[in-house]
Amino acid sequence: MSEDQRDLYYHDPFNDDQRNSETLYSFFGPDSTIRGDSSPPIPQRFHDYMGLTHFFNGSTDYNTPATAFGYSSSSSQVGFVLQHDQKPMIDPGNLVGGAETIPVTPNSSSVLSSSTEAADDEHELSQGKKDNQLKGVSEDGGDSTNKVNKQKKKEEKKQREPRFAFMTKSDIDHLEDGYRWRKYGQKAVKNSPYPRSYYRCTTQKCTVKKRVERSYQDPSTVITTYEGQHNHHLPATLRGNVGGGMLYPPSMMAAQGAMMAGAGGSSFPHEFLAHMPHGFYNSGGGGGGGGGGGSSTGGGSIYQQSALTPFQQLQIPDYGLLQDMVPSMTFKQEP
DNA sequence: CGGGTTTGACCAGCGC
DNA sequence: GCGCTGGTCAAACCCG
Repeated sequence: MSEDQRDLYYHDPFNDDQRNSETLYSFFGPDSTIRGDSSPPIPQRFHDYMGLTHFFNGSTDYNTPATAFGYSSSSSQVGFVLQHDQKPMIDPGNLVGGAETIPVTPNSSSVLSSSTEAADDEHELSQGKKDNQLKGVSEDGGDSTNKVNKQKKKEEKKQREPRFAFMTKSDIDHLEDGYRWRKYGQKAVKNSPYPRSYYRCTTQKCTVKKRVERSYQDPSTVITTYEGQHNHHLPATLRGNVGGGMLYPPSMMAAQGAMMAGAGGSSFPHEFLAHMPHGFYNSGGGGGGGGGGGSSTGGGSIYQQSALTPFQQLQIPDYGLLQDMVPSMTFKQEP
């Protein structure tokens, strides 16, 4: 990898707020090699992407990235995973400009793994935090226990939830993805005029969170970062579409089913798919979504659909690691 | 009235 | 130790 490319990795599109790293996934076509340039829009990529659906559908064991990524469809190749402490980066300048939706994710080793466990950890963690907060106010707990808690927390902190980030060209901030979210916070983002919103899955016992912010470099780009994995199916009742399967074609619903069938289930593929520009899976959405009519977030109907290029810029920071995690894949490294 | 949003306050982690 | 920043809480508010 060239030095320049490496640099790209360390440019944080999330305003340097990722204290723990995020893994970057990308998926590309059969003849794709890892590329450092931004390729022109290729319609074929849409099919590549559908290949991705099969990719996810093809494996029922989503507990390890290696297995999950081990499935190699004939029409798609898998991108890469970054290591825990690596800063997974995409160059906003390149990416944002061309790509419509780019998946980015963190926390390599636990990606697609034991969702419920991770969720529980997170739950515990926040619970502990909450408890501490309460203690601080109401009760003066023992010092020793506090220390122990701190240490425990530190350890827990290290293995955080897997995160998946997407950059999506959209006019609306909160994209409909099939799940129900409750906003629990909003913060001004450093160096950005756009605030970051914090959402939490409203499903009981589901601790999945997501952050939504707008790229300050390209205001038309929304960066959505998911943290954790859903431990439940799509909500049955969702404003307008999703639950009934309108948002996803049968194949995708099948994929979702297969994923959920796995122990613990993994939401990543769903999230991922759900964030694809609607042209991917919601053909003729205009008519279908008619019933919902200008509902709240609009289900993302304002997506730009012209010249969609889901994945344009792919950069691999560590091919060795990649190869380790995706043994069945062949990765080409640019000189 | 239930569920979602807004918003100010608080806490923890990190860098200096 | 201090200040900054991200993340979360929770009361108040809004809306269907």
